[in-house]
Amino acid sequence: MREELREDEYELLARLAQRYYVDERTQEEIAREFALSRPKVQRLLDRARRCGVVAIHVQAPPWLRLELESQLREIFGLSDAIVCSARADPLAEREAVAQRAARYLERRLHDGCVVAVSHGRAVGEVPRFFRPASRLDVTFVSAMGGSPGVAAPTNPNEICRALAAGCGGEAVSLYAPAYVESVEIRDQLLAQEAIAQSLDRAAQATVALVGIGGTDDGCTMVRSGCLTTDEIAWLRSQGAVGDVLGNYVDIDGRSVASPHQDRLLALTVDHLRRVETVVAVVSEPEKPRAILGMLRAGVIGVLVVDEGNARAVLDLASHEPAMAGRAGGGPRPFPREV
Amino acid sequence: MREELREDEYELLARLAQRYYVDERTQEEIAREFALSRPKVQRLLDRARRCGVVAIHVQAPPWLRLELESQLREIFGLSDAIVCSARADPLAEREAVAQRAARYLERRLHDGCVVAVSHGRAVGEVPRFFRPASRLDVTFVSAMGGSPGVAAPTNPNEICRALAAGCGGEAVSLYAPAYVESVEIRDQLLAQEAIAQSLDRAAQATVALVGIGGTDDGCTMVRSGCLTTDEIAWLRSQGAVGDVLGNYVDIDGRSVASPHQDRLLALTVDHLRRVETVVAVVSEPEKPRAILGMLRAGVIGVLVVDEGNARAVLDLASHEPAMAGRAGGGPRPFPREV
DNA sequence: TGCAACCGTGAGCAAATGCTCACCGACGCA
DNA sequence: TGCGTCGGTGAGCATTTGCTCACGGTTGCA
Repeated sequence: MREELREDEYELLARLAQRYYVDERTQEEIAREFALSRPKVQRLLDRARRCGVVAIHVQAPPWLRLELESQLREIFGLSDAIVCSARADPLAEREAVAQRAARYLERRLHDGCVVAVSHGRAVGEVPRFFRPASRLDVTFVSAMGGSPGVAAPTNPNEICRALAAGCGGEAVSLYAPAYVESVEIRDQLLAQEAIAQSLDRAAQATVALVGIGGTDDGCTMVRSGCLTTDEIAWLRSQGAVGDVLGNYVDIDGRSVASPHQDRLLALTVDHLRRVETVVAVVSEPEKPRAILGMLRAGVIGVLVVDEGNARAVLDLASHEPAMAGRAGGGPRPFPREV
Repeated sequence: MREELREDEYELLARLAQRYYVDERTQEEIAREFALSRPKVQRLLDRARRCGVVAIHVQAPPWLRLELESQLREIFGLSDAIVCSARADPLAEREAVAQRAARYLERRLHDGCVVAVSHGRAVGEVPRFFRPASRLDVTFVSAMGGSPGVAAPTNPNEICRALAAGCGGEAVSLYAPAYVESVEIRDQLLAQEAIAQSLDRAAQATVALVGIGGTDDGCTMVRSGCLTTDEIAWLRSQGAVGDVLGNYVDIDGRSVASPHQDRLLALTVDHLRRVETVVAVVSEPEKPRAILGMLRAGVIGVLVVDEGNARAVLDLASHEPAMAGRAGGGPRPFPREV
């Protein structure tokens, strides 16, 4: 990499680099000037960069964490990562994350897009900041039923409505609970035309906006009544670290079957895999293991996250390398195929 | 140029620049990522550079004066300029300049080249450092006759011989004095086959290696007996500031007819103009006005010079802008055409 | 001294880049 | 309200760049 240079080599590289980067000559002009072949000039310029003779520095605004973002992208193969700089106030931090997610959607969405939306506290904040410059003909569809046990603004239907209002688009609600008592009832509901259609729309989305849940006793799935504390404890014992839309994974990204799996009305991991861009929005602290598991599951395409979680995830990943066997098959609580 | 940026613009530019320059994505990938058109990405990257969001710094070795070189190139339209950092010892400085000139020749010359060579103290030092890696089939031809009054190593014939020895090439001497008593004698000499042939070869050179003379009483032309102190004083009174091969110019680069003009055996300015690359080597202090005049005359293609002169020339040029009317025609002491 | 492996080289091609141009929509002015 | 102007936009093309590959020269080893 950063091999040593003799004095005259150093001089030549510096001269070439000066001519190319500062004086903006073409490689061919420089080749003629220095009586070298063009490919050789190219190789020398490469070397100049590798050896640090040319330093390209991006003077980023102080609030950006481009380095962290690059690492996340690289390590987990994300198509994008957005890290919000840390703030003292957790509420302000969640707002900041939601705002960046909103900005991302504004530039990502265009007329005709269909967006599947999950529940979640951070996701629930996104609509407040979602104000595209011009009207967008976008359809927001619930990717999960509603839960009476959680505050209205974190319910998918409500989030869809608010997002649609923000851009002049359409909201498609899923008129069903997130969770029912038995498999039979779930199947009856899925047989309903309105419900089946909504879930179908969601499954065909090109973008999904999801939160990542944890496995502590106060996680959203417990608070919303989908799971009992016993059930979440059992999931923890199975190695589960987090979920998206009720689909639990362990720290290595492998699916973990949950007791309520086939009583949920939500998109499955397999549905999500078919979605072009799955945007995960997370800001609560104590989520790094959940995030790491989901990232390893390979479902997430874009991660919008606070600085603390980002650092913690990268730190975890470097200390706990993923095991060989990854995600793959696993149970499919929502059996409809697209 | 360095327009102001809004916060979010700044962020976008920094993100793009990071992706492009640090992560080495293509503009097209970035365009897709950010949902922009490729040309727009390009324009934004341009802006990022203009606004200093990306800083490309060439970490040049401390002994290089790339900035001065660029300025010389730009202002005087040189194809190259090489500036040697200042040294306390004038002798060491001259050697350094000669060494850089030798390096330049080593990379510029290739088999089949013909090099016309003038007299001069700095030029005379070049052969000592001229050691191409491999044998070069190059012909060195005197561009001027010899003068018994000056030390052998600064006579063109001797320089040619030494250069040829350095690379295994050929030396073509001009067996004539630089200067004769009358026009008639000059014409008689020019009628000699040997002399005419040599000068013809010199006129057809692709490279010329010349010194730049001054107009003080101790200049080479006076020391070599070509001019008397009265004559040089008269030239000064006519505005002459310096010469190449006895062709004098004023500070604006216009030719100044000299009393000995048609008694010299040397290439004229018009001959030099037809040479592809005229390399001037100068190191003596007190030469800036001479250099400035010759640069403005537009004869020089490559200037190898010490730092002091380089700075002084640039300084002079910025304080004494050239006048409208430039060089051009003027008298032609050596009437043979190529 | 001969042979083989290797580094460095330049030709040629495919991709990326910079640039020109015609167009569109916003804004200002009548 | 209509018209003209102007900044910004993306299509298309010419140029520049990066890369692959086959070759030659040199070096190390037998």
